Amino acid sequence: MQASTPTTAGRPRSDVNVTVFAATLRTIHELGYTGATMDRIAAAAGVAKTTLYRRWPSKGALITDCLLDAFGPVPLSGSNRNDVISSAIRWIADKISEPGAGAAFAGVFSDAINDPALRGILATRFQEPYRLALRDALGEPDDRVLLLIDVVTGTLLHRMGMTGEPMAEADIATLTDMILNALR
Amino acid sequence: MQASTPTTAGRPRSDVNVTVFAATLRTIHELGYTGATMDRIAAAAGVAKTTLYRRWPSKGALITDCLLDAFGPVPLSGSNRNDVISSAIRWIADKISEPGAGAAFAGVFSDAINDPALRGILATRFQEPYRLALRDALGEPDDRVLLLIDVVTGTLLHRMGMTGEPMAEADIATLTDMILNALR
DNA sequence: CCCATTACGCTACCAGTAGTAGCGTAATCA
DNA sequence: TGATTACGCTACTACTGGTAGCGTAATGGG
Repeated sequence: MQASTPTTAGRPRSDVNVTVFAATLRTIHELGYTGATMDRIAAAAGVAKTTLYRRWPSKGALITDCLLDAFGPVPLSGSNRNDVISSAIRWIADKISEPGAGAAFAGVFSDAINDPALRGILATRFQEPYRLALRDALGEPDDRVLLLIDVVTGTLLHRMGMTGEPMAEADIATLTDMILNALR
Repeated sequence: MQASTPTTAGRPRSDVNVTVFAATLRTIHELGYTGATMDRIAAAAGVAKTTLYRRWPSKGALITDCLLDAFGPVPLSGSNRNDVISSAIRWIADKISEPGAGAAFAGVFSDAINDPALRGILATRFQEPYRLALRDALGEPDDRVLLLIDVVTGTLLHRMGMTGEPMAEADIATLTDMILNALR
């Protein structure tokens, strides 16, 4: 019984996804989103560019998967609702602050604005799981959770984009208070 | 006494800036930010592409000026502080909702993330005037005003980018309440 | 052990984009 | 009239995301 791994025939894929993800974030960190071309990412990972396109349909898709791998599921720890929310905000702020992650996120987000296919990937694979997890954990209606995500992520990305640096601790605390008050 | 218009020699520039701005927003509205190439914008304005580059150093600079022209100064009307804030939020939400404006804003913003020159233009010519006007009108410290701008603009742009459509009225009201509570 | 199958690296290629150079010409002022 | 500046036009560069096709390397099954 190996239904989960259908044992495909032929040469198996080399196990380089983690290497590619690391190379992607590193390249973005060093050269920015637009400077991190697919050629350079492939070179940094020690892989042919065609291999990247055999696994991901586009640059945006690769970076979306890279962010999914880097972020993981949202931790919903905390005894009460306020703790859950504030720890989730702290978590995403930390993740966006990691080297390359903020620029990657902002870049793929901006590409998605005029690329419906990528917007679909981003909405389905990225936002949707977090939205559902938060909705179940918080018991808030859908539109409230969506607004929460817009406010937190939008604010963090806007600051990152305008200043080039992640948001300072004090501002994150203010933002958290603002949201806790609103959802009281 | 014509110190303000130094009467430069030679052929004067044709008065096409308003035409170019209109053509820019229209083209972005129809084709999106990336689809609105400089060639297409020039064609839509009935102008040579080289003329665009004689007046603006880059696509981002052109669109920044276009947005400045479309937005104008922030109206600081209202008898009390809450009125000022809520009307300012309503104003920027309306402006971002205008055809092409949201996509233009999000596009130039995203380009700026990895283009320090454009980020300087955007920060200096766009964010700075609004920041100063709001600071004087509200009497809040600098970091508070910056955070206010990040929250409002970031949220609106994130929604616009994720859904492709401007934020609904009810969510804008919720956002406004959240901010008024925080700045109480 | 051999063979179909799939993945890999490599090179070459395409289409499209921002931005530039240079030409002849048109409009303005002194 | 002449210097000066702007315009339209064509052609061009440099670069990017993405594709096609080749020979070759790993697998698993018969």
